[in-house]
Amino acid sequence: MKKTDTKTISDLLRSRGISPTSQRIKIATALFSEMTHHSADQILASVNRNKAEVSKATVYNTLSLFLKKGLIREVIVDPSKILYDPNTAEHHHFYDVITGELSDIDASVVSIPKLPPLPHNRVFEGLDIIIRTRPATA
Amino acid sequence: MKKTDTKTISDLLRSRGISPTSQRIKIATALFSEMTHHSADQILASVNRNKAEVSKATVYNTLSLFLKKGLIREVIVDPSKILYDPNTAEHHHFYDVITGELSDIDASVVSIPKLPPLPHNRVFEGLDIIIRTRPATA
DNA sequence: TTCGTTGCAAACCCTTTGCACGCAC
DNA sequence: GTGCGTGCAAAGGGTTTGCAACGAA
Repeated sequence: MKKTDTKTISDLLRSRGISPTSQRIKIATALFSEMTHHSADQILASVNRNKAEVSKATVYNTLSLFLKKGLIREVIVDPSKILYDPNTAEHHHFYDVITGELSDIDASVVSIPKLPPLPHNRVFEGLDIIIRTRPATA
Repeated sequence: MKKTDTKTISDLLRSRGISPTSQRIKIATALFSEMTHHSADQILASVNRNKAEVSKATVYNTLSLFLKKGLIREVIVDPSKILYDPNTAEHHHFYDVITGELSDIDASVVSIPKLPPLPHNRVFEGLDIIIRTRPATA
């Protein structure tokens, strides 16, 4: 099972043109083992939970690489840190401004009927919809 | 004209429960003189263009105060800096991921037919829609 | 050998904080 | 005098960079 997972992850990396080094596999495994949102710091901690295996610089480098290769997505909601999202399917987010919790919204639920025309000389890159919330009793 | 503007700004601040000190008036003037998006740094530079008049700490303090009082809005799109938006009417944004340029989209153009139900024990805080773009020729 | 990858530490940048001074009521 | 507002400098925290060491082809 673990072996299969690892193999799958290697293949995933290779399929995106990323040579699967052991550090990259560890980082990818951490990202994809739970389909939640992670900060660079969480990945770093998660990968080095038992013993130090990957350095901070490598985590940042690798996340940037995965991002560039379209393996993960960046979610910019918290001014103090970037979150990475292993779910690259079209979807959007609830963001709790107090707790920092982020949860998914299926794209079909909030689809916009028509996108406005883009500014001149610009091409579409992505659409982010963020619904900011706060705890009810606060 | 200038006098009138200043008076209007003072009243605006007062109407939000903010005592209009000279620094706050300068910062508010910088924010509202052009209805574009500003970073804390731009405000700092703009206010001190001719001679140093407001310190960095005061700019940050004042922007936070204005934000809390609902005079301006925060726009979180660029991982490296927070932008402040003097337009508090409902609207959304185009964001150029290369140049960092931000431009407005009128709310009516992209309104979402139905908001998804909020997670349990959460209340609505705000809705941000960001259409990320890049220059066409890049 | 060669080039891509990693690690460590320092550098960076935006933002926040601590604390003393100054002004208004 | 009391309290809020301001300024300066330093600290803080996430992210990036420079460079040497390493490892696979």
